[in-house]
Amino acid sequence: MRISELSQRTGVPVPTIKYYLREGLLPPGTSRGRTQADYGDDHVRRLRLIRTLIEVGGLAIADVQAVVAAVDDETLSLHGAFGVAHDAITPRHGLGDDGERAAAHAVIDELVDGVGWQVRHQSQSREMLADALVMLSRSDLARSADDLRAVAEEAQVRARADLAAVPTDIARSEAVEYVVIGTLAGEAMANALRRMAQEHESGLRFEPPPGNLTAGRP
Amino acid sequence: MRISELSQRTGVPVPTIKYYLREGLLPPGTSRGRTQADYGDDHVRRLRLIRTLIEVGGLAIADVQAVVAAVDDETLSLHGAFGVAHDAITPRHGLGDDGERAAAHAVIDELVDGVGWQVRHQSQSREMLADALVMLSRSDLARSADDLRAVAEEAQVRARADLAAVPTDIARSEAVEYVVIGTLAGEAMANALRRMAQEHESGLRFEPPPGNLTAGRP
DNA sequence: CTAGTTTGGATAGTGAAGCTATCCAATCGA
DNA sequence: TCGATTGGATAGCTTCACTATCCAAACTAG
Repeated sequence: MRISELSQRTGVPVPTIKYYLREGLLPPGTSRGRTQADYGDDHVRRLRLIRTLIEVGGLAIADVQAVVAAVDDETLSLHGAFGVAHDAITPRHGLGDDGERAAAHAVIDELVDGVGWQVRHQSQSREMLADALVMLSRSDLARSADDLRAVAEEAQVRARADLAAVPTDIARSEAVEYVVIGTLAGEAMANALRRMAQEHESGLRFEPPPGNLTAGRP
Repeated sequence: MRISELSQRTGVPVPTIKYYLREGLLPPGTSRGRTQADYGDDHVRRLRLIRTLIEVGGLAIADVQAVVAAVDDETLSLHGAFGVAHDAITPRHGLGDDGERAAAHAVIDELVDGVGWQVRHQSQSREMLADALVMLSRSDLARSADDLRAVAEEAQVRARADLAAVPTDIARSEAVEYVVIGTLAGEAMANALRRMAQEHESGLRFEPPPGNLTAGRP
């Protein structure tokens, strides 16, 4: 298909598609003469990935580049590609001073050791967790080691299930997309449910219903 | 204290503090003559909240405004303020067409009904969840109702614990800050742990160790 | 009491990010 | 054949979150 059809099918404006081509997010179509190129379903798929990463994941163009590079790099193992992609979609803040971060990393090392995980020392998710711990301790909301461990074990159960859901009979690049989208959407889902649960619990705790028994009528 | 000291204590540049004052994120100090105003610990605290929301929560200035408005509005009940604040810190995407969203909302209604939650119909977290469900179904990653419910029940346990941790002997405004920061940091923590668990599990599943035990070598 | 600095407040300017718009010659389709 | 469309290149736009510059008032060091 040509660029206008690609645009119609994905809802992404033609100039934006051109922009993504320039930035290397989208591979060029197969050229048919100097004013014509042919795009396929791969491009539709890739465009969906890009829009998802940008709109839902809130990623910057540069980070999207890193993800698609990992998706496309056939020399990476599946595990290696997951790692690169995961690092790319992880927000980096670098909160706190050296002391605060060192303390956070000590807690993290102990936790990772305790649950027996194999997580690269330079994994960005360690930094992400460090950011969260710094923020919590600054606001006197520090979690206990037991608490942390409980959340970690919960996370492991879910992670195992998520990875088990990745089909084994698909192309490597598709599997990487699968994991990236699954991670972002899975987190959004879990976070949304948590907020909804908080709203419910906050109502119970701080705003007893005007009626009588358990819950009133709106 | 004067603005320069406020700047030093928080690490936020003076022009930026002035900008926040202009935007109404930070209340003006008590004026002492025309070229002098006095700032207090409240301002230090507020500034920390603002920076956290912006840097870690990734909120836009307008959304920070909504949060501080909820924090400051003494006419709101605690539950009401949580709701406003929660809505403000929730990303809005509006993914998918009417059909997709209606389907997602049907699933959500059934879920909320099933677990017996009281969640405002116009709560932004419903929209957030709808976004996640649309994204998942588009990528053939749709979760079963049982799955959703399991995650929801997990979320409820955590939400209850989070709210129980809110001290009851502090000012209302502090409690709102508590919940906002706790929500953002708690999510970041849970998400980071999940990514770490995924990295570990992915290693086990797709990249067996070069050693000897379970599986073969890559 | 002065001279220089600092302050609050107002206004204008900056830089990055993510698109959008315009041009152009080649070529496609009617 | 001839207007419309295309790929490709270049330039412009908009928003956002800050920064920088001014200015007169007032504080402070000597």
